[in-house]
Amino acid sequence: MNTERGKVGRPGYDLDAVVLAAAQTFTERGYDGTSMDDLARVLGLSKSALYHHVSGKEQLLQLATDRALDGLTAVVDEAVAHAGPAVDRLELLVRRSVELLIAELPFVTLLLRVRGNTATERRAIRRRREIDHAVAELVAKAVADGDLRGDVDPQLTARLLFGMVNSLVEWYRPTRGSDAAELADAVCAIAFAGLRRG
Amino acid sequence: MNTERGKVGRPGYDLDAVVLAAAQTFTERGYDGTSMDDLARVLGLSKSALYHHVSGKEQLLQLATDRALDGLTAVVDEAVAHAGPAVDRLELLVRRSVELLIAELPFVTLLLRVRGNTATERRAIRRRREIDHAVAELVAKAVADGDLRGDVDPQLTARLLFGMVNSLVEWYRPTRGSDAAELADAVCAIAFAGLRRG
DNA sequence: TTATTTACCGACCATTCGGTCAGGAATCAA
DNA sequence: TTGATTCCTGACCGAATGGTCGGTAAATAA
Repeated sequence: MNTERGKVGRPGYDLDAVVLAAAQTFTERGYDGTSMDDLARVLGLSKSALYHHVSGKEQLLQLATDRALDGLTAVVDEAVAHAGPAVDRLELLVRRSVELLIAELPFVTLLLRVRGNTATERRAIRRRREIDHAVAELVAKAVADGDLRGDVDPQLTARLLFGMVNSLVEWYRPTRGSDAAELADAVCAIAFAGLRRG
Repeated sequence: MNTERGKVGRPGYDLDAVVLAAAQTFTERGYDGTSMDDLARVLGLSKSALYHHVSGKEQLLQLATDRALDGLTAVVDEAVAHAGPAVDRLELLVRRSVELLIAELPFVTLLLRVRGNTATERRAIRRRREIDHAVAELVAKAVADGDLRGDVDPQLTARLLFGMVNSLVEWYRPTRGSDAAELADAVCAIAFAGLRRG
């Protein structure tokens, strides 16, 4: 809800709150499985009031996925631009990805479930592919440096690594106290050093 | 299509072909995003003809997810019942899971995307949870044996491991020649020994 | 030929869907 | 009080949805 003082008209929801609720509901019931009326009920207002905030269902999806994509892009850019060997940059990327996943859980979850039915979804998938490509390049560099195992195709390595990272959205639920760093540690340990006892 | 000779009535589709097409289409466009009319068009027949084969949309989902769940249950049962230390049984489980994922790709993919909107979906999720529980137990045993790293919670380890395995459905597409064993090798190598150069 | 079995079709139905519209209600500034 | 601004509602629309029904087409068996 938007309860800020100093604004002019009748108080009510602000766009961010609507987009957040949309992302959460889309994630729970699926985009196609969520009607605008469902969404309105979740927010406690009428369907037509929803259309006062947003131009349509697809725009809600756009706003939500863009938020996830902007976050991911920033994380990748930071890691790529970082100093030091590629392995270290990759580990930083994994850490930051875990943190982002947790910080922006509803948005990233929604992004990872997008299938390509509408133009908006296809646009999101295209942006995701660019990100995946940058990640694969970083992995390839680390392999070329001789820091990562060379017996597996770098593209495959990248996919499996981030398959593991992204799978967090399937079960992670926020708890009191920030355990993001702890979780990132566990992911990095298992991914880079392996499951087997050292 | 069912083109078997020696059958009585008019030739046409058989149930398995319909369920396969349903699983593929549900996976591509999503369950809610696929109408019975879409599905009929994919099969090249009318919607009402579809209802001659199945009682409804939900039954199609049930048949498809059950096929995946039956396969997964068999794989887990085999691994759990196998002789030898828990780590080896876990590695066998990962191998067999990768093979099953590839062999039954449309069905497993669909299962992994089920969200719990309908009674059928919730039933599938319940069965999946039982499977996940058995997997977590196997991981815990391997940790207790001292064969897997003990600095990460076994439940978390199991989730990350199978998060990686299950992520195959996001990108794997069948090619000529069976590369299932090769892929299983790569997954096991990365998962158990880690990304870093030995 | 005819009966039987199986597969299919077109027309139809109630409901739900995304979206529109004309107007009412709550706030602040003057 | 009045006007401007913002937020919200209920009634409505055409299209699509899951599902039904009465009848037809193609095959085998007699």
